Amino acid sequence: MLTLQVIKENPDEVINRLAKKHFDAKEVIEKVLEADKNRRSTQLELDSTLAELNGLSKTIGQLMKEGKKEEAESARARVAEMKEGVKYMDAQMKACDEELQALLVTIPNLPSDLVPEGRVAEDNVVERAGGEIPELFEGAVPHWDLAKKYDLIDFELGVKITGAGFPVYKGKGARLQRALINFFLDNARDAGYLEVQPPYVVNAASGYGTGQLPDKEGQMYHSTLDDLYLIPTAEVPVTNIYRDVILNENDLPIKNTAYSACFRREAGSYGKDVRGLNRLHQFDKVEIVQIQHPEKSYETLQEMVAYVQTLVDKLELPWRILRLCGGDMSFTSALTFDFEVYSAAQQRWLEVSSVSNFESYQANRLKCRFRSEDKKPQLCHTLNGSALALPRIVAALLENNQTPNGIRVPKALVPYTGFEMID
RNA sequence: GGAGAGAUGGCAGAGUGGUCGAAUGCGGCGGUCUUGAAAACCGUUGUACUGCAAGGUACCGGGGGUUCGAAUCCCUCUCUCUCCGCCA
Repeated sequence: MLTLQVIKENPDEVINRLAKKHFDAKEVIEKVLEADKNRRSTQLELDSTLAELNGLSKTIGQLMKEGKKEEAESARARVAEMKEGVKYMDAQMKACDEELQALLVTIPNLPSDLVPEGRVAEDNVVERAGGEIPELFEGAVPHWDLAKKYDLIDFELGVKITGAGFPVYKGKGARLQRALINFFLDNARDAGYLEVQPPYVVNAASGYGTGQLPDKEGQMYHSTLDDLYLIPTAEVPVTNIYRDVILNENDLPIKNTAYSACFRREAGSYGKDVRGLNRLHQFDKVEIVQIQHPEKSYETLQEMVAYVQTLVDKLELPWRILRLCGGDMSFTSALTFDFEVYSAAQQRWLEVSSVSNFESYQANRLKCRFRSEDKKPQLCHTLNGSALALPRIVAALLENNQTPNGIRVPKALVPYTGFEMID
């Protein structure tokens, strides 16, 4: 969430910048400023009352020691009176804090100046593109047909065991998954990321820390008995490693990578756009996360985008990078680049990665700070990206590399799969 | 699942009702000494809110209570450890 400081220092600028996200912040900002004013005046009153109370308590102790019982008794009576007020102010203070918090979490992150104007996906700007869109032979088919033909992925079996969106990978299909995961992790490690293996289930505090809670509760699977959530991305547990942490300035940047299964409820989506591997409730992804000094975070964002580009290049996939417009970017992001690969048989671009700079928006919730030279802790910037999400990569790989005699595995992946063809 | 013990500052660890934001040691930072380093010695070393400032307030796992006053007493929750059981 945004810091109070930013809102207080320049409320009009906040309102103007949020307009790019098509978010009308005028009313909520007013409420925030009002709530903050209330909180401060309440605290002022409460603190001075408590100070007096503390002083009186000390006096009473002193009087008792000196045997001045009567004076002690009258002081005691005064304290008893004051405590009523304290109780009331305490409750008021709590209410103020809660109100302020509730308001702040409804305000999205400020979009960076680099974010293009726009309302919908079509307004996103193509940053650059690479690779070659293959010409498929007559009779080429979408990946769901290929999956069946070569017995790689069984969607119906998943329905039987769990439900729609939980496919069963088999044989070379399963091995391809494992190969891609290792390929992505090895590349990330070579790029300087520390590999971590986080829990796939998190508590509410972690969900809150990265912003899934409270508003996006419905997107996560929730184990009500234990009040735990299945992670929608490894970003959640990995970023929460740094919750309530004060880092040393020279520890930055922190670079972590993690593979995890990801679970998303994604209720209410149907049709051909979600067919096959296009949208699943459970899928595999390797995530990269960086925690960086505020002055260097945009440099780092470029570095991360460049890194993801090397992955799609190595996989010989046709790709393009989109700079998301204000209307299409996420609530928490300041600047996002999406990667898409071209799925030749579906004849459409598929999103396979989203790389974002959250600036201090996440860090503020997480209380992830670093200590600068003058010893004053300040908020870090956090960034993350998929590197990469498997299902749509697999869809593109299968479709783009199909031949009448089988599906070719890209060279870079062969050491990981142990086979060159799926046939 | 059963029984017991515990949770204090970056770490270790004292503190069982007031003078405790908290001894001491280690670590960190600054300095003296040294050609340099080590050792020794001296000083310093939590976070947040609030205030122009001086300062004030809160925090000893979380929440609640007793008391004029709680790290300290009581209740409750969470977590950790030990033993037993079960188990990949």
